[in-house]
Amino acid sequence: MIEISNAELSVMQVVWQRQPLSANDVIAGLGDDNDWHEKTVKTLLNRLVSKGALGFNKDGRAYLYYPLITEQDYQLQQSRSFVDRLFAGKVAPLVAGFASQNKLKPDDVQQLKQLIADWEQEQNHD
Amino acid sequence: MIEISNAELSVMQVVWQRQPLSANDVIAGLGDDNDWHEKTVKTLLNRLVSKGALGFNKDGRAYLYYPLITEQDYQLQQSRSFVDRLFAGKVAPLVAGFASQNKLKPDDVQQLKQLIADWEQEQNHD
DNA sequence: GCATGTTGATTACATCTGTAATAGTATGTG
DNA sequence: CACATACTATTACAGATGTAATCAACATGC
Repeated sequence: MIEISNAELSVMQVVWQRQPLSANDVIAGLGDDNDWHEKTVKTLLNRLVSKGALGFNKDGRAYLYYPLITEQDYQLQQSRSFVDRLFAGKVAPLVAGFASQNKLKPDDVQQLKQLIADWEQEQNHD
Repeated sequence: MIEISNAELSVMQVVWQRQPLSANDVIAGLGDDNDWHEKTVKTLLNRLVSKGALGFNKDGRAYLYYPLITEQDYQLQQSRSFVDRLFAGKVAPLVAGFASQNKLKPDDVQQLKQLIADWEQEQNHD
């Protein structure tokens, strides 16, 4: 299981958005969210390559990086591990926390209802 | 914001369950989940005290530890930060991931339905 | 062709983490 | 009282992380 640190994740997210891209593209893509030094970003790219999270092709002098794992897979893996650790694997209590903090927005709820409907559908026809 | 590492979290979870308790109680409480050396657990307790996550009262020679932050607060804080980082603050996509992996269990769904019902109720009467 | 700048590679360094071992201190036992 | 015990406090040490600086290689403008 590839472990991606917090800082590295920010880089991955840029690469997931638009790929492949150069180190400079990544630096630009990070924008104002992070104002890391250029060298810092290069280091993170390097580490991500070492970890097997990114691959690259040479484009003359520069590299063009692309993800080796999808954002979806990463999200799933992390979600499961997070919910396992903090909520004993149950997702409902997490959502309950959001609800209690008024962090649920109408379209969140709409999507949840849809999910549940689909899930129930699924239960029936098999 | 107090940062609790993974290993430290396991200790916190024991203390949240039953408090206050001694270092030995914690060691016993960790049970088979972790088979850390006694010294390791003491180190973790120490760090948690330094971080302000645990307090203690002396009980003769030994300390009795108790949490300075509630599990609820920690869960909320971590959930928000997790969902912000990976899902741009939207909780529904996280649940969708669970659904897609068949990780939703009937009682999860039941609780979610209840949450939504409550939420809608809330929306109406204010 | 040579100085320069650009790009990746290597090295740096403090802090945090996981995982203990050792030191210091108080306490109970004979 | 002296010693073994039982705790906590301090120290250790390697790997991960955040955050860069320096090095090396190569292309480019004079």
